[in-house]
Amino acid sequence: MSSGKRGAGGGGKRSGVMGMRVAAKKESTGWYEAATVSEVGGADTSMPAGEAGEMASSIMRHSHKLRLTFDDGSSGWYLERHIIGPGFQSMTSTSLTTGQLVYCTVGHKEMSGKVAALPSAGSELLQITLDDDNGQSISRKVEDVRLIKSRKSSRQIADKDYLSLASGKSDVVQDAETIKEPPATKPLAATSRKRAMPLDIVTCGSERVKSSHAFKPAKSKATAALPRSPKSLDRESLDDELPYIPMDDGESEDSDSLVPEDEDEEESGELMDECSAALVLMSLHASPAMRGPAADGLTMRKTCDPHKDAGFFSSSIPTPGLYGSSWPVPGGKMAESGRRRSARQAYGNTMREWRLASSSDEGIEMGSTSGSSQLDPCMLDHDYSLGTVSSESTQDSPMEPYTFQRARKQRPSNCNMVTMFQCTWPECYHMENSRNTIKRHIENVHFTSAVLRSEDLDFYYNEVETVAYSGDPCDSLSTPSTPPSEEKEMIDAVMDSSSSPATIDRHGYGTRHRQRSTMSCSSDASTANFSRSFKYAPSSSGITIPRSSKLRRHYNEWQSASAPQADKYSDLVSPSGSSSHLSKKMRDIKKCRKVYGMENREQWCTQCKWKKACTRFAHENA
DNA sequence: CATGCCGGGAG
DNA sequence: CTCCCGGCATG
Ligand SMILES: [Zn+2]
Repeated sequence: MSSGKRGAGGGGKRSGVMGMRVAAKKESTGWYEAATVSEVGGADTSMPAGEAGEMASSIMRHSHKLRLTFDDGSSGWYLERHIIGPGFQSMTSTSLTTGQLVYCTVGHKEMSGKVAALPSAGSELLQITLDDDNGQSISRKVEDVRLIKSRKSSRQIADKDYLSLASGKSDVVQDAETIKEPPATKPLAATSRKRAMPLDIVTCGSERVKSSHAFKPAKSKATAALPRSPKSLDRESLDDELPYIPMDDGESEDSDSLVPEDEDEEESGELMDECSAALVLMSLHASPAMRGPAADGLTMRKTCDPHKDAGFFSSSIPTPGLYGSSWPVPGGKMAESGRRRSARQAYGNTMREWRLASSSDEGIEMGSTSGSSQLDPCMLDHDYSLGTVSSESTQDSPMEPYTFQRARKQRPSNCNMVTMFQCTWPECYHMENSRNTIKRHIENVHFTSAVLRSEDLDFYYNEVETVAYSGDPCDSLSTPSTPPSEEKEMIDAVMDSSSSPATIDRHGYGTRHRQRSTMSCSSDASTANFSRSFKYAPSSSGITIPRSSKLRRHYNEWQSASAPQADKYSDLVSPSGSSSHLSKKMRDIKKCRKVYGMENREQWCTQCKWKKACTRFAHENA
């Protein structure tokens, strides 16, 4: 089955690249120019093209040629290895020359410019003279510039079934834990149905092995873990699927858990490089004044986002952790970690983009379009920052399968402020709509082993007031995930630095005062929110992500896996103390449902969604 | 109860 | 296949 999948996937890739927006060095001009893949050829090696690709080295097995049609109509054949773009080579593989037209994001806004100076021995930065009015010049890392204009990405997950789940749920802003598994209940039926042992237990010692059909477990396990996806197979597919991973998540041998786990502090701590540290520091300084910058960010977003289909609002400027800094932390230990956290958070913003573009999970439906799913962080990076826009037009531009179509933004008909809880764990911007769920998330995802008291958990999340846009009631529940980086910014913006855990009183739902960001008037806030909590039509899964359903799925998972985040609106829920009191052993077992919660069902692995054995954390629990 | 997920079944 | 879900087993 694997081969089949892979095979199919490969094929998909080939044809899947059609229409993709890429860039390649045009012979006639000697410059990289944006082009569209217009034809796919077979393997070949006699192709011209720039000398780029050297660096790409072994990462790729690009020996195929593709016909690229440049925007000016001309076209030519290029080896994949000479093509820059998502799924192809990254910016670092280019051989830029001065004068090259590039695009980069400056303050949330994409600007074009010409390369004024190439990275030299001294710095690896590229000097770019912006085409902008005052010919300002800036420096950027090669990987931070693009050769093609970015587009808005209207990636989003559709999430239909919340409707059914919410069954009649009316208002978003309404409250309550909302979702509840439908009904289905029934006394007992004397039929003793044997049940396979859960994967997780099977592996570790188990005392609950039922005698009857002791092999069943094996069988089910096989079905769940062995054949379909998993590791063995995906390991490799994964490897060649993520050629751009700039840094690996660590050594964990789990392919499934490319999920931003970062369970151990040490790990990620090391990941932080001086550069990001600097960023963090900067942000720390500005932190109190965060309002300013944040507000700017918002307004900017707003303005540079021309009414209808704003061009893009990408931000390559890593927005450092804005809120981590002002945390009143209890005790030295916390103080320390809090600090670290903020730093890492900032770092996370940067890395997140990369991760976003690289992680994938769920071995299961992988194998498919391997190549195509490689999103070049450099090219896309900020592009997918737009979950925000609704794109009911699943297909407007046949030419941009990959670059997501720009969707048109619509005025929300109603905005509502809702309180969300965001995980503050480094690099995790997971949002939950209830205190309980966020705690659960923290417990299950970040403190799997350690046993924390509920109050401890309070320090790992922030209350965020956000605007929920909802054209449709139930809809609000099904927020598609938003690009982490983007989302975080928004959140940061909306969230006032004033949220201090100190004011939190465990379980005191009402006690805590909601924070309303002072920096923006409701209009701003709502605008901001568009970008992060946009909704789509209920079941109109009209997304425009990947073309093949397979790829799309992969994309979704990959997306969610790369950042267990969710945007949900709804309100506080009832207590029901978090998942404490769970045989600890049980608590260690991670399952999508536990980790993401019912309200973020879209983030569950497919298996879980289908009510099948979870595969995402399968081996992790083992 | 809440979870996890097997077995079936529809599309 | 993919996607759903009834319903049973468990904690
Ligand atoms: Zn799962």
